[in-house]
Amino acid sequence: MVDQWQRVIVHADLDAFFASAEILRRPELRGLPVIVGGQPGGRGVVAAASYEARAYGVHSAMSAAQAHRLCPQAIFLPGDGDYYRELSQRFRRILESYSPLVEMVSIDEAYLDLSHAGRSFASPGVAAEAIKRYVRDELGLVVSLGVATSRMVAKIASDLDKPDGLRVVEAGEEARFLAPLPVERMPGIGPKATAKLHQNGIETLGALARLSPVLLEPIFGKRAVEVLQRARGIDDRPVEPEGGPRRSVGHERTFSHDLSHLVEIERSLYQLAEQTGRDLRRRGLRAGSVALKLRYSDFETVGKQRRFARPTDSHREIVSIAIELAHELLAQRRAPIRLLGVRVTTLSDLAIQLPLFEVDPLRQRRLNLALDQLVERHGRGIIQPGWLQPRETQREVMHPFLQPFDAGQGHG
DNA sequence: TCTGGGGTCCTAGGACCC
DNA sequence: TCTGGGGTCCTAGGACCC
Repeated sequence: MVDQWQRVIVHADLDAFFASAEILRRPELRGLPVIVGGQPGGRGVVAAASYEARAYGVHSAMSAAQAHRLCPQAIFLPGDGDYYRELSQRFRRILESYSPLVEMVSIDEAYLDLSHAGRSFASPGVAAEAIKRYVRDELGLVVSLGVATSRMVAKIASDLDKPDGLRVVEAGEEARFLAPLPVERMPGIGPKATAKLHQNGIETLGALARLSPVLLEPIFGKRAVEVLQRARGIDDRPVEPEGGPRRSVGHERTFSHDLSHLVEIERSLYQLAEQTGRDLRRRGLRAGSVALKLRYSDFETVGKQRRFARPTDSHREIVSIAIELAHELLAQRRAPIRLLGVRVTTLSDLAIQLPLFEVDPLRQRRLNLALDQLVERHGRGIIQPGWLQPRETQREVMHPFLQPFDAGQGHG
């Protein structure tokens, strides 16, 4: 590679990924406005829209209802996470054939450090062309690429020529490249920070780069210095294939109709906790605390969290605290509920903290794991505790083998 | 016509301890 | 009777990302 490139970082971003993935397996959709995500009649949002749909003003995060109004002839598809994850893994393997330093930052986005792939290519741009071609030939998907000496500049660059973009920012040109761009182009500067910057007459990254950190402190707090450095094109963060350790796992659900009855609320919390517990067990983690999220029909959103007496991966323990928390929040405000969420945090590895005194913990874990397999085979509906079932079905569900086991019960 | 679901990180206040 | 400061943990809420 050219000498002045101390590092060669590529940001690779699959264009309209979910929509393109659907078109890939249903070629008859090609050329049509395709929208993946919520259905027009429901409460969902657009997760991805083909460029044909975007021509009508449809974009991701827009409500499906609004998308339908803008483009009534669009094909609305629900999305297929397993299929997208499989494509994403193939995408990663393609990138890994260029460098072992590949960091997936989301299902459709990755950083690639080509600093040491130097001799294979005449220039970073030539390497990027090769990657683009390989992704198209191998995967049938179009990727946009940004190439620069840092993650942030590469990321901004990959976005500029979408779709099918390729933008190389030459070493030494970083500040000049960034200067004319609007501040909100920078990752980490969202709507709130943008508004505050605009109030102060700061519109571009160039204007931002000239400020002193003291002036930025009220807006960015202790991130001020970092934001300033980034606006000047300075960003030393490495590409880390492993990423960091997971901090939380959880699930949430917006209901098609608001919930008003406690039994419905508790049944939903059970399902969310059950999914969450299964995720913990699958990853070999235990959680130190659980957070409940509750959104009322008017969109007011409140939360409450509590620590477990000791770390757990049992959905029974998760749901029992979650229900407690829900009762406490509902005591403060009782109104119809549009969303419930359960998330566990303070995660630790199972291996390092099985308590010595626990009565036959392995037997209890085996049971929960067996239940997880049942759910995988037959669907989530098969297992619910008796107290959440309608009365007439209680007997069969109470069968001892199907009764979800609480690793903490019976010896507390 | 409203506003998903998966996350991460930061801030601020109170409890508690030294 | 009045008056400390620092450190850490916990909790609630919010900004931001894809």
